[in-house]
Amino acid sequence: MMKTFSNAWQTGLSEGTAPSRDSLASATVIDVARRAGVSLATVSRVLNASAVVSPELRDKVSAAVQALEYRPNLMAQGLRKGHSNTVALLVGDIAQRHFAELTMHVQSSLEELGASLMLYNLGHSAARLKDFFARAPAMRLRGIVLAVSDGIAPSLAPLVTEARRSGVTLAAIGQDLTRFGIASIVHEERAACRRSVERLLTLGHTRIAYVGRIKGSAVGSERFRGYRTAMKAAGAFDDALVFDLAFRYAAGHDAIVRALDRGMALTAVQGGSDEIAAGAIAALRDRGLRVPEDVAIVGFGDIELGAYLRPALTTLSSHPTLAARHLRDLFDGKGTTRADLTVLPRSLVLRGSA
Amino acid sequence: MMKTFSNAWQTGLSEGTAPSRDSLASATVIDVARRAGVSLATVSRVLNASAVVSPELRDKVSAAVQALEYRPNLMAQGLRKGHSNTVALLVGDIAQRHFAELTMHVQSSLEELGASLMLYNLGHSAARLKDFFARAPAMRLRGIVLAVSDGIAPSLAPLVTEARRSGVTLAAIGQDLTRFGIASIVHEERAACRRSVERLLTLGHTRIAYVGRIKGSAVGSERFRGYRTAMKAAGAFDDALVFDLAFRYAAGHDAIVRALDRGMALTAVQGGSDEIAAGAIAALRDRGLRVPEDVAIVGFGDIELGAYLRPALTTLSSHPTLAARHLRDLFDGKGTTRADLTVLPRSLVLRGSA
DNA sequence: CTGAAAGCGCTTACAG
DNA sequence: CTGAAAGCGCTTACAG
Repeated sequence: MMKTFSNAWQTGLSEGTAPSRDSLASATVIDVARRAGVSLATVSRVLNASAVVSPELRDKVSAAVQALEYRPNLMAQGLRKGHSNTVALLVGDIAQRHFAELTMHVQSSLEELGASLMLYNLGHSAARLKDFFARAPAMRLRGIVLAVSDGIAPSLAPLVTEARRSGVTLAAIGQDLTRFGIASIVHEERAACRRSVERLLTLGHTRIAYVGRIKGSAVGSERFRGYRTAMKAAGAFDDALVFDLAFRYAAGHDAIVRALDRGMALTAVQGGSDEIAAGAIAALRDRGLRVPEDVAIVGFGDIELGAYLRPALTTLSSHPTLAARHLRDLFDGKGTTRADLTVLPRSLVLRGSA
Repeated sequence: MMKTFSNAWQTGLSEGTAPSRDSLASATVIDVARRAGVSLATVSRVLNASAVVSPELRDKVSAAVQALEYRPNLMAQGLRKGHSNTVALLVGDIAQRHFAELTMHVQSSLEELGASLMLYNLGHSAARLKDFFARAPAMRLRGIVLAVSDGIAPSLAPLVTEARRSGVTLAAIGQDLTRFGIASIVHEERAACRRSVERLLTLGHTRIAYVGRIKGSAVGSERFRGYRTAMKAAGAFDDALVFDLAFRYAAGHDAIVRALDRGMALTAVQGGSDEIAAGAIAALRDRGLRVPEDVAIVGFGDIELGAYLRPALTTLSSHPTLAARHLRDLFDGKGTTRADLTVLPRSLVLRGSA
């Protein structure tokens, strides 16, 4: 495990004394070459292991690198190579737990590749996506990862064209964008939601609300389709049972309040996210209804919170770690980066709420 | 408000036709100069408004920039200027809601400055901090923002030295690092926690547990000191009432379970975070205890979740938006960037749990 | 296996 | 007000 205790912080960089340095500026490849008594080309070669160098020279270079604490200038490298070493991650809304967790794993995956993560939070705003597209070309990014649940497809064509032209690797997480030639890593949405709703039907529920067909959310709509399929097959579909009012907690809360105010009969709720489900539980409790006795609730995504609600939340699992690992492989083995679709499974996590 | 609806995404970049382009490569300042019939220097001057240029030439350059869809290469600019335009944000743990929200606001603040956010998640790991320190010099960062609750102070000296040498702007959010000459933006921790506990004492509680003096957490310890001050003043301090077992939800849950297993008398809990408080509520409910009737609970930080717990969580407010704004000013007005301490207030948010 | 030289795309003294 | 030239720190053909 990681060292996470107080004392561990103290080890930091303190160990060892910094070599004395003549000038204030960082050492460059020229300084290294001079000190090692070789040419710039040789230094570059041993640094990048890009060609065979005799052991003697290699050792001299290594020694000089050490002595001078040489660090290659990433911007110079990038300028020369034609692209930087940073990958931009566009997230739909970092305030949603699911996106925060994904961000965490993507960052560490990228780090394994020696790449940096540039974070750009969309906050569900189309205008911000447009802004990013305008800024991106100047950065000469190595890649762009689209982790967005909104239906951004219509505005994607120019980005794809531009990316191809400039050699930026594009990837999507959470939404299938393979029809644009973008390799995509998604979770099972429709089938998972369908199975969950089928289970509720099997348990005898027919008045099952769906909360979370968020306007403009591609992923939310996808989940909704699974719900609809199951409900229609059971002859239980009713448009009045579908809610798409707002985001996150408020969506769940407001939908239930509205339903109850209308006197709507309701015995179960399939949420489009765990936050939505948590909001729904709060509203139910406010009205004196019990979960799951009066109304059963199922979430979507299995965020940490769910296990600590009471009743604990029944939900559908997700696998951000796996998604990030697939992403790494995608950036790693550049050869096999076809516009593949990777589908991660979701399974039902049974807890107390349904 | 932002456009957040389905249709808004369609406007994107689709409007207008892309200018025809001869070559596949992006236009450079040379292309612009050639097309405008001026020198590179002139192009650079109008682009950066760094010197007076005659109106005629300025217009010619602007026209060429438009026509060629010219975008300056940020890496070339950075190489020449000696530093990039990206600011690294080191967060303690992006999976904690508080950090995710902060990240969101810092990103947009930086964006206003035309800078990019490089995200580096520490996950409470000392080893990762060290890794970052090793990688950072190569990036020639414009700034580094430390948003870390752990007690990183001991390993900071080398970073500070290196930063001064290379001209990187350092800033801290959440932890007072001014003694290292680092401008810091913090929230009131000790006083806020003291006031909260004093209120519980006033309400008649004496057996008030503190959960969240997380090992190695500088901020957690700071909050704890406020608790201790209040408890000692009331003659109610008891070491057995202090818990620091784990992180996040589990910390609150496990602490209560352990306390109850020991048969400890307990009428109130001050949590070191809202997640901890939520975990505590779950544990209490598992044991058939009512909140707030049997045990009152106060959180810390006012994350969105708190308003949707039942009972809703009484907690102490925080102001990530303000913090991000202060940070922007700090990076903006480079002149006034002394190692100032900015303290943001926390107020009691009274809801149902205490 | 090694080195001298060109060049990635900018900005900024330096002359005029 | 404008331009020619040097240089930021690298990597990679090109010769040898």
